[in-house]
Amino acid sequence: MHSDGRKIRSLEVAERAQISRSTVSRVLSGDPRISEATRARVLAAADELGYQPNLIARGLKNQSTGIVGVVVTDLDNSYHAHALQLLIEKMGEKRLAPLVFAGNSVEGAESAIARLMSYQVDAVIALAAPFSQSIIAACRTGSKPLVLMNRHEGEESVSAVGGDGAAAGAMVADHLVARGARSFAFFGGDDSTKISMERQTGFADRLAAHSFSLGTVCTSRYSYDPARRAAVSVLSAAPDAVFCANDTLAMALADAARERDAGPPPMIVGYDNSALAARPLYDLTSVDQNLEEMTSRTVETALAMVFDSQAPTVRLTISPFLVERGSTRPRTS
Amino acid sequence: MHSDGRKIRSLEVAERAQISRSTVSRVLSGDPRISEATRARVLAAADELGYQPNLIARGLKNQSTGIVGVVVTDLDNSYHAHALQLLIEKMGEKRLAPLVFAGNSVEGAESAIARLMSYQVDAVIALAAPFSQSIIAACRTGSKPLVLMNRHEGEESVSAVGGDGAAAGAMVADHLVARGARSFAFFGGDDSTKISMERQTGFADRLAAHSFSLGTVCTSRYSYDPARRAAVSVLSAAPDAVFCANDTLAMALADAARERDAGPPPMIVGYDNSALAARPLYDLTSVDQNLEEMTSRTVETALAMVFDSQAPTVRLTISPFLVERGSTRPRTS
DNA sequence: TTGAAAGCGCTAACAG
DNA sequence: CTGTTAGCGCTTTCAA
Repeated sequence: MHSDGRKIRSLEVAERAQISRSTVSRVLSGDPRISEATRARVLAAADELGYQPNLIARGLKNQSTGIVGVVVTDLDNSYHAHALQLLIEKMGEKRLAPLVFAGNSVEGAESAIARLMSYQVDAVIALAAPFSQSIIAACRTGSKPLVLMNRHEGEESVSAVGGDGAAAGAMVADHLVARGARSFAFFGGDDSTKISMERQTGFADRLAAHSFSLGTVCTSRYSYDPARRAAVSVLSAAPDAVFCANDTLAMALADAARERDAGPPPMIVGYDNSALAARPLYDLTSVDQNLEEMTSRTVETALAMVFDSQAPTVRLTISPFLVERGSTRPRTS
Repeated sequence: MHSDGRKIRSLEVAERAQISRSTVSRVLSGDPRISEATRARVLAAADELGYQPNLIARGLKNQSTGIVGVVVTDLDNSYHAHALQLLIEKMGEKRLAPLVFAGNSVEGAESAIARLMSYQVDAVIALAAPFSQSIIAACRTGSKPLVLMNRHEGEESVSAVGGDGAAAGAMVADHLVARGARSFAFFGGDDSTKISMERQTGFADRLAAHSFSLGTVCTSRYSYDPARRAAVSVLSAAPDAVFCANDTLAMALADAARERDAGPPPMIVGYDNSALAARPLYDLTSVDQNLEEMTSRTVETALAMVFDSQAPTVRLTISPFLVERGSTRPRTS
């Protein structure tokens, strides 16, 4: 192992193996028409020198860098943080390198995208809520494959992997009815996208099928403090059960109910099955979006589009499942 | 704006501005010895064509990519997630591109580092607890500048930006004594690094200066469930106040105390001032590490080492501050 | 089965 | 003040 700072180039390997640079390249790319003897010599030489190909040079030559841009907002939201973590892991397995940008503002997002393009990313994965339109536009002009995760922007021209909010809403309705609830509320988020709305209508429709109707519908930003304030109006209607578009909303509601301390709290269902939901204090029934699966498919989709840039756009829907916990235990009031 | 997928190269700009490629390059790099007239022509042409320089090609030529590797573990920990978010933002401001790897296992970390090297990153920032040694070794052989954030591995040869755990411990001791506590416990983490220990000794030493001594010392992994179990032994000693190495530990302790419901809970101080600590339910006094500052300095350090690879290694210590909340309100028992 | 040569898009001597 | 030329490290025709 060379301890001097010098980087080993393919030329060094070639010399040591008494062979040309082209052959080194061919061996490393697994070209079949290379004699076993030389292949072994090259591999040995590369190994002894600790050769690591320069992926920047390769990228320039191949017009393909193996870098994928990832645009994300609001890593303070543990759901986003977890999604990013999984994406990064899956990309590593597929030998893709994630160049990550956290677009806080719109201008930030615009320039972030521009920089991604400058780095010749092979594709872009976006799990950023507010700026999808800019991203879509930028990827179109740059003709880079784009995969939206958990957003459906309506655009048919771009691939998207998302959850099935309507199905989740239906599952929740079934569950709550089975648990004996008779009056229902929905506590939604302020999505610019229609994610929250999809969950709500799925919920309302299935309730209707059970001959119940959705009562109070309340909306809040997704962060805790506003949600806590909005929670009081949800509670004032005293529903048997509340379906929340998000675990943060659900926890704010649970806390508000605990504080009010007026009679038994409603049954509460959250969304995302975050780590906090499982804590005994909340013990919150929650919809799990199956992020594991969702991120896998997202990365696979991106990879497919890298390999074949003519690959058709893909729309995948991942089935959520319900994790039942104490917050929807039948009341013995 | 060209809507055909074709990428604009500097040659196109040169032709449109009736000038050579070199001049285009010079204009874009702000070379002063260019006539105003041509500068304007070039800028106009570049703008009209929507030219974005190919940073991969530039990186190859310049032997400097503007890419910085970021190694992180456990994004499920909101502290890490927030740190990453801030790092990414600050790097963006400095026009650095973060290539992020989440090293889950040691092997993962090893190969992640190798890939970072292959991408010719200009520097590496690590906020990964367990694998610092591999990372240090890899960066040394690759002779890449490395900045450790919030780790002190003892190694003098590598730059590090960290918090002052001892000072924080002292502040907490002062605060708790002032609030009337007379018996004290420490609820620590299982750091392989000595971070938790530093906080503890800072705490114990200052207590001693006040003629108090640290009683129970208990240790747990940093995640909630183990902490919740360990919390009972902390509580069994019935201390007036407990300093926790982490907000997760502190919340587990608070929950355990709430559940026990035997007399008033101890005063509790956490560490990291996470978003959860501020929720009314916990209302947790906590040490704020000043991540804003810490991440800024980390990025600045990395940038300095990129500009001047002979820059001396740096060791910076960021002063924490205490955010006082209800969990240390004087008891009126 | 292998080597020679060209070129990815950019920048930086070195000339003029 | 600007153009010509060479070359970063790699891959890949094209020839042998």
